[in-house]
Amino acid sequence: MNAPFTTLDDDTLDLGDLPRSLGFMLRLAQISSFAHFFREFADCDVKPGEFTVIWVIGLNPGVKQGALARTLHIKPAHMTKLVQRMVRDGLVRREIPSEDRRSVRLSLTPAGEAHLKRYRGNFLAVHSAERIGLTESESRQLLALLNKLTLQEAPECP
Amino acid sequence: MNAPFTTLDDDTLDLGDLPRSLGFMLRLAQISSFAHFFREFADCDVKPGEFTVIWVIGLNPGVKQGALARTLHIKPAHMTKLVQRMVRDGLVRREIPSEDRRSVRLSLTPAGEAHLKRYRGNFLAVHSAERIGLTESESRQLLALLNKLTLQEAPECP
DNA sequence: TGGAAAAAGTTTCCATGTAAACATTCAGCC
DNA sequence: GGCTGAATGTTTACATGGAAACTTTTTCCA
Repeated sequence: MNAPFTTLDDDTLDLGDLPRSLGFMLRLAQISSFAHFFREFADCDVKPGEFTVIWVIGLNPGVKQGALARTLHIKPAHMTKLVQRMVRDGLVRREIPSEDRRSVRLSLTPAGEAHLKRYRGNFLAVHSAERIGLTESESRQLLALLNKLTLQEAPECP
Repeated sequence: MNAPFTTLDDDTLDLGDLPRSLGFMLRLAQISSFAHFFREFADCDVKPGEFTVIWVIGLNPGVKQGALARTLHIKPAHMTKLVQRMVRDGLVRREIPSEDRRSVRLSLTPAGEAHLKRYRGNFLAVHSAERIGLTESESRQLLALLNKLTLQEAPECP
């Protein structure tokens, strides 16, 4: 009776109900998703957050920095740094509009447009159904559920 | 013709296909999930990662630190810091087994057990279906899809 | 056996992201 | 007009998490 109950195999752990915890599974899924992303963009130094920002600026030229931050759930302090880097890299243009000199309006430079055009396809393909081992229908379902989950959130409680 | 196409409303942005990007939606979902978590544990200072670690140690007393890290996809360097903090807080016990003095085996102290018992219910309840605005069936489906997604991952490519 | 290679953690340094205090500018009211 | 308060970003200081180099111990094999 000296054999311990647990840890018969040192590497097979009992997780209990953890795989039924949404928070835990979301974390694992995101790690997995990041792995896919960085496999696709192994050589070039494209980062998910940065590319998302460029994407949205491209679709909304002249967007206000704050609106962008709120929409993508990026904190203002962080957005400032992201924008500074992208401006430094010549991808984004900052403009202080005379109508409200507190705010900052963002648009893509030609280099930014080129960057977006170049990687747009890869970005969309990264999480295509077959790439992640789901059927087309499962993938749609998953996206629908995640959308619903996200929209439940209270919008900007102050 | 001086009215711009986009940005008619400064705060309503066109996201294009972004809501159909799994990576993006996973990020939003996790942010939403964190918000739920921290609303539940507003006063007490329970953190998701830390509690998960305590949970698994509780289920697998004597688990090796490395096995824990691999299972939860926490990097060894980070795990070291987590464990140091939990030991400092008196929740976890570290033990160097004489059979392999490189490794570290972890178990809960009585205080750790008490902590686990005390918050276990809340932890499970945080993401119950009705809390997150999904039906019971949707919640099950979502978890199943996330599980499938995660399991597709190549196991520990060296 | 004894020396090279692997395994397990730790340390150090860095990137990412947040919170709190701080300008600056605008809006509204007296 | 001029002051108060809100809105918008920025700065600073800190927390979180990861990569790479390092230490110690074990394994393996010549």
